[in-house]
Amino acid sequence: MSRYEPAVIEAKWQQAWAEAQIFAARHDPARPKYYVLEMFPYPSGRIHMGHVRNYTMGDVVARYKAAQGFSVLHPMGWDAFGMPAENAAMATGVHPKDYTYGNIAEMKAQMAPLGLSIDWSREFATCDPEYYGQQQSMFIDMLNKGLVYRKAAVVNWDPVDMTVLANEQVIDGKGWRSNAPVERRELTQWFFKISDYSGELLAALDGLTQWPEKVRIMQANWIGKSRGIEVTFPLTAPVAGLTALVCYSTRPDTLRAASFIAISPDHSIAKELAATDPELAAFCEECRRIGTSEELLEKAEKLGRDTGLTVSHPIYPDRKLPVWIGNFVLMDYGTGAVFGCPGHDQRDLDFARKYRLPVSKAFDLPGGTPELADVALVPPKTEPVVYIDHFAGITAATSAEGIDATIDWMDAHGLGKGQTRYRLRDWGISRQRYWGCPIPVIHCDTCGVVPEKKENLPVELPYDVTFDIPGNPLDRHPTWRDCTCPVCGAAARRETDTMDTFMDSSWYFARFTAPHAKTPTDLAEAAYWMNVDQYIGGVEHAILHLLYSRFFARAMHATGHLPAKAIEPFNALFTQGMVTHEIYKTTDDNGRAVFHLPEDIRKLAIDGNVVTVLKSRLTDIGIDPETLEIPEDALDAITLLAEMQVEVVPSAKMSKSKKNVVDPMNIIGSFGADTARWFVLSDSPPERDVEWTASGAEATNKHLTRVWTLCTRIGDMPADHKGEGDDALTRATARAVHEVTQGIEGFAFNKAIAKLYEFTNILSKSNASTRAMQAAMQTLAQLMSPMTPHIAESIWASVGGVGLCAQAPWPKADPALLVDDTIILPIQINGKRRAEISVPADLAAAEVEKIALANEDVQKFLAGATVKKLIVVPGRIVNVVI
RNA sequence: GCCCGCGUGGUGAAAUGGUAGACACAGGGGACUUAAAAUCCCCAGGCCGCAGGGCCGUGCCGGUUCAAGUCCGGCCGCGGGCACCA
Repeated sequence: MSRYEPAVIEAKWQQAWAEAQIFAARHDPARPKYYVLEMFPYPSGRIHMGHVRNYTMGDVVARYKAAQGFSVLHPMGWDAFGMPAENAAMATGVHPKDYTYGNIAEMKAQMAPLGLSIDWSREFATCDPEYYGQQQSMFIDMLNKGLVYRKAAVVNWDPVDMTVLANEQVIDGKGWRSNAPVERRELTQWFFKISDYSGELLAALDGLTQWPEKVRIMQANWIGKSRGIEVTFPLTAPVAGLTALVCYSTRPDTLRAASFIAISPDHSIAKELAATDPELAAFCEECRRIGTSEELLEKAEKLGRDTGLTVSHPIYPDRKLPVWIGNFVLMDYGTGAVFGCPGHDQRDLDFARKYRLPVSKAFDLPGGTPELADVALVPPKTEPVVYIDHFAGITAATSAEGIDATIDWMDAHGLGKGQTRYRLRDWGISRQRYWGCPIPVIHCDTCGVVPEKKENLPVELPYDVTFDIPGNPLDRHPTWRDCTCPVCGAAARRETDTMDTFMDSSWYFARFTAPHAKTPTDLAEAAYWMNVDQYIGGVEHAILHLLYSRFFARAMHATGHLPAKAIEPFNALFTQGMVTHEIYKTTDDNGRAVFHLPEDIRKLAIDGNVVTVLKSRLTDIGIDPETLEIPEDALDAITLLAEMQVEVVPSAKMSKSKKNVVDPMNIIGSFGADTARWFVLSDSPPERDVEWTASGAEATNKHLTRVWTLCTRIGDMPADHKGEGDDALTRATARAVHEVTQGIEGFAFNKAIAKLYEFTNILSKSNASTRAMQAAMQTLAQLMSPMTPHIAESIWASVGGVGLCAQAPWPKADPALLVDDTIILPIQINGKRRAEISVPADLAAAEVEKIALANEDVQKFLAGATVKKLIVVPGRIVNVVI
């Protein structure tokens, strides 16, 4: 061994692994399998630190499990459809296909030097016709199975660009390119019946014990199970063909205090009234401009208009309630009408105060009767309340009990049917875009909407399309749209909508088990490899991607594409934190934020303060940003610097638009892949965000160099060196094996690495025999190999390891070496640490008590006081209470 | 607005309810060197004290407990998701 030269050894060992083909997943029924998967990337063209972190974590697991003797599947692919390719096409004229495959080639080339143990023979991109053709085939199966249907749904419509906009493309209610106010437009679209599975998807969360609790809670809330009842309010006079308004409510126990009805601006009554009332029509139109996202609707100021209509209260028919149109009522949820109860709902109270609607209460708190002002009375449902003149005779109960009792009573008295509902809505998959999987259906004037014949799959995207004008190029393609009806053979039109890219990512994990099968999956392969044993990805996917995948696995099972055991496809989930970085922000003349690249920024110290400015501004006032040489005549300019401050926002999510993306290739180039891998694992616990810092990589590199030097030194030791401390080193080695193993098992890579630092420090200070030192070094190489596989191989080879370190069985710690004979017990007096004693590890508690009380320091603090209580926690602590 | 999470030294962090700050970065001191870099050794939560040592300390307020960073309640701040970003 000579110097530590990562570039040399990394290339060498990567080649050795490739030649031995040790990462090819083998279907070996004799061995247990382990499927580790990282969420596959969108091919943006550049890998970023988040990718490095994600794939390194997966690689640690994959290499560790392989060393444990599992047959490991660790694949990689590309989530390749989506808007960015079309945006690039519009911006630069490059074709989405060329753009995407070009990016894939670039990213793959950037991933190669990381030395990941990936089985590249299974690689695919979702935009490969071979992949999306199988997706189309499954779509048809699911359509035939009744899992897919069409219905009208609203989209954001840009009236200038004449195109549908994603929520992301709507900025302050305006189209991102046209800047025109966005409209809401109804289109007939395809939907998956995910809501049919609401109950099952919710119930099955309990079985996902290896998922983070928070993800299960988020999914449960998203599915949103509620028990409620539909309450019918008869209209005083019929309108729009309706004689009553039906409102779904989860709080019928507050029905007594209902004071108004609010209906959606899209409700049929609202539409009917708007037809003859221009002012009301304008209001409804205004409501629709808010947008389609739940966030915007919830945040918008609550506005309403009195329709002049009234309904009578179902329990107290003499009471007439006004019917309002409210911008907060969604047509998609429930019935598009709700009853307002200002006494016990904050939003309703705000609304009632604003429009001077009556406010009353249905219950009080047991202790008293607070006057309602601007805060609604909404106690936790588990706490007791005292009902006021409850129509079902309920007096005091928790509101949870009150709700149930009210529903039961109303059910029994024919006032409605108690029901369980879910918030989860069906999954709309139609996208009016080119770069996605074509929906394989045909519109025929006589036969209606019919699926394409399977033998005609894949329905391939045409290459000859243009992006010079906005909108879906498939719509205006001269010939692609034209086809013949697969049923009657008459001239017909292809569906020009493509599928939501969430479809592509909802089954790729299954495809990896047989990536080139002529059917969507190969059941024998799926039966062996599924489920994914460890799935790793960003927490931003906690709800949508993971929920859709759970649903899709069930839909695939229902259509015979997955075995029953795979309906929950991810056994264990780990959600990693993001890699963040500072952002540099200034504001333009219009008040909009402008972001700057790190290389355009200069930080300089002036009078002890760090000033962050744009290099270009320095140049403007005559200061060279590189040398910081200040010409005489520019001295006054320094005083201007404070006003030029760039706003520095720490820990911001890395994104292209914020210009704070760090390129991992630079670190790999200067320090090597092992340094990059070690750093992203060492600096923060995996589930937490980690802020990228340049100094971290340097420090890591120093450490690896130290390990290398240490290994060289041990290699140079005379073979017969006796030394001393072999026993201590053996114990330290066993402890390192134990703790590093625990760290990896527990997804605490940062802790595993801390233990490796500790062990390395012990090893470098040890003066044990050559034999013991070499054995310890060999174990160190193995323990490091999941994180830093290249340097581990070199060390392994130099201290006599047989074969490849990557194929060596994981070391085991002798439990006998892990326990110490004597331990140090701290002694607390009234909870404060005052002394410590050294005792045999297995000493009986009674003996520990004696020694503790006899201790000189303890006696000093006791000062003759009586001991009220003495707590001995074996092996941990003694607490004396006086 | 709603749902979820996070908050510990100058920094990243560690701590089955049981010695808060392991491990590392930045920093300080020293060795080596003509010098610097590199390397090695030592110090290091804050305050008081020459020292032995003492007091305070895990975003804030309160509670449970012999014992709370950890559990409970209420706040504050930051981050993620909100169904067409992936």
